[in-house]
Amino acid sequence: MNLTIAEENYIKSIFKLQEGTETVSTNAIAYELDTKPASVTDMAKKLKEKKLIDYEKYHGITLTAEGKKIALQIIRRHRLWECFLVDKLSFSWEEVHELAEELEHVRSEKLTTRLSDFLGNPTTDPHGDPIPDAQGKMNKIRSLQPLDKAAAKRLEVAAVNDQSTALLEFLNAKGIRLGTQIEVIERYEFDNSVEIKIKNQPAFTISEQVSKNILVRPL
Amino acid sequence: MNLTIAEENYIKSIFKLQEGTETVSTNAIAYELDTKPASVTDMAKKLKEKKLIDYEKYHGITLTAEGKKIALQIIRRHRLWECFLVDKLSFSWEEVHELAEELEHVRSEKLTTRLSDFLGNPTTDPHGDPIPDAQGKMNKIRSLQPLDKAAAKRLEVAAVNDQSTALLEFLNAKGIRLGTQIEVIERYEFDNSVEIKIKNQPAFTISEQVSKNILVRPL
DNA sequence: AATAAAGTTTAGACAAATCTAAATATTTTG
DNA sequence: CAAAATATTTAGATTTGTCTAAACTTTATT
Ligand SMILES: [Mn+2]
Ligand SMILES: [Mn+2]
Ligand SMILES: [Mn+2]
Ligand SMILES: [Mn+2]
Repeated sequence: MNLTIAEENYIKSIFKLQEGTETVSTNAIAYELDTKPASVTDMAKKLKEKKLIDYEKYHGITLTAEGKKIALQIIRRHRLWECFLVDKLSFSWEEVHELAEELEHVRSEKLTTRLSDFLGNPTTDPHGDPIPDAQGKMNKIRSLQPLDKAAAKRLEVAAVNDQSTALLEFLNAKGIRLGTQIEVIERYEFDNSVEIKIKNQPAFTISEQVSKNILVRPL
Repeated sequence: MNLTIAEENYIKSIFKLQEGTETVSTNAIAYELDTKPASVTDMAKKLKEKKLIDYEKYHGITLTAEGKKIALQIIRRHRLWECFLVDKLSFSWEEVHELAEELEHVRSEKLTTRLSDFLGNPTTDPHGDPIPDAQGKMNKIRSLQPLDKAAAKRLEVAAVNDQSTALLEFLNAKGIRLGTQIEVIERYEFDNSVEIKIKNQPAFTISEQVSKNILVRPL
């Protein structure tokens, strides 16, 4: 299957949007890829032709089994490159998404395998997201909850929901990274903000916007 | 300067073909890039518009100073990735050119700098070619001669002229790699073949085709 | 110097990926 | 359920990169 970079980006977005929902809408894909709905419709026809998606006019899009397999390969490459950039080249977690967005399109199974070996076959990327293995098997990390919904008082940061530089830089500034242990001091119902404390630091409050994007596991 | 991958590939080819010669011909570029002369003419107009080449209809192409600068950046990225693949991921020298052909197009100065640091700022790639530094300065591999023209009897392999898998696999089979020390036993005028000997191995003969692509320095 | 050969450019076409504006279908709402 | 709102598709352009075939220019040959 010979795919263009554009086709790969569509496949990846559809996979991402498909989590949970039945079918994915034209508008949702357009928003995700920062393009126009008309362009999505055009691409939908091409991907249907290549049997990578199921698509009926006006009735949404889903990946076929083949489409999912390809999506997982792209995600694997993306996340392995992110690991490489952080672990080997000392990039910080907010810098790597954009670069991985390009590196992920170098399609070579041998390269992917060797890169993974070189990195010690990591199972999560610098944002806490799971890395599919060579067979496309990916651990669902569903013992994770967003911080704004977590019940326990003592928690550990396991992943972030949002890769935006803005959020990640905010977390850097607050000293929050993967593995950071958090104690919930207080939850304010009024605006759903949370007062938290990190070891050796004064307590501070974070907004709902932030806390819903921090995925935690109870300690 | 925002360049497409196609534009970068043209710039790089023109740079390569420009060595020595005055101007580069449409046909030469077409052959190098495995495309058609008409396509080269089309691209020449675009690159002239962007002031990366000097070009007058029917009178050949040369890179401008800006064009050369960009070419050297691409070559730097290409050769650094080749080093990475060989030194860190254990690829062999005949496998890396194709992959580097794609990786070279990820344009990030920070990535390039960090990759270079990670590799110990190498000055030559796995084929013996010099790597331009961050300022675009590249050591001319002076004092290197093709084996078919070298005068001395005792020589060291310093680079290869041809990146083709066919040649590199042939050299692998014969135990010839960068740094290999060669003793010239005999030169046969009839077909310009050379009988050579490598330490701990029986002597063997290589054709002119091969020997002109092995660059050596006298020991 | 005239002609042949080789090299280069133009004209016109096509595929991929995108867009805007208009048309059409689906969904929501009073 | 009909009208309004929202979502989606189509029609028609545009940009980039490519091609073939024909025209043109330069160069080599007799
Ligand atoms: Mn991408
Ligand atoms: Mn990630
Ligand atoms: Mn390339
Ligand atoms: Mn090389």
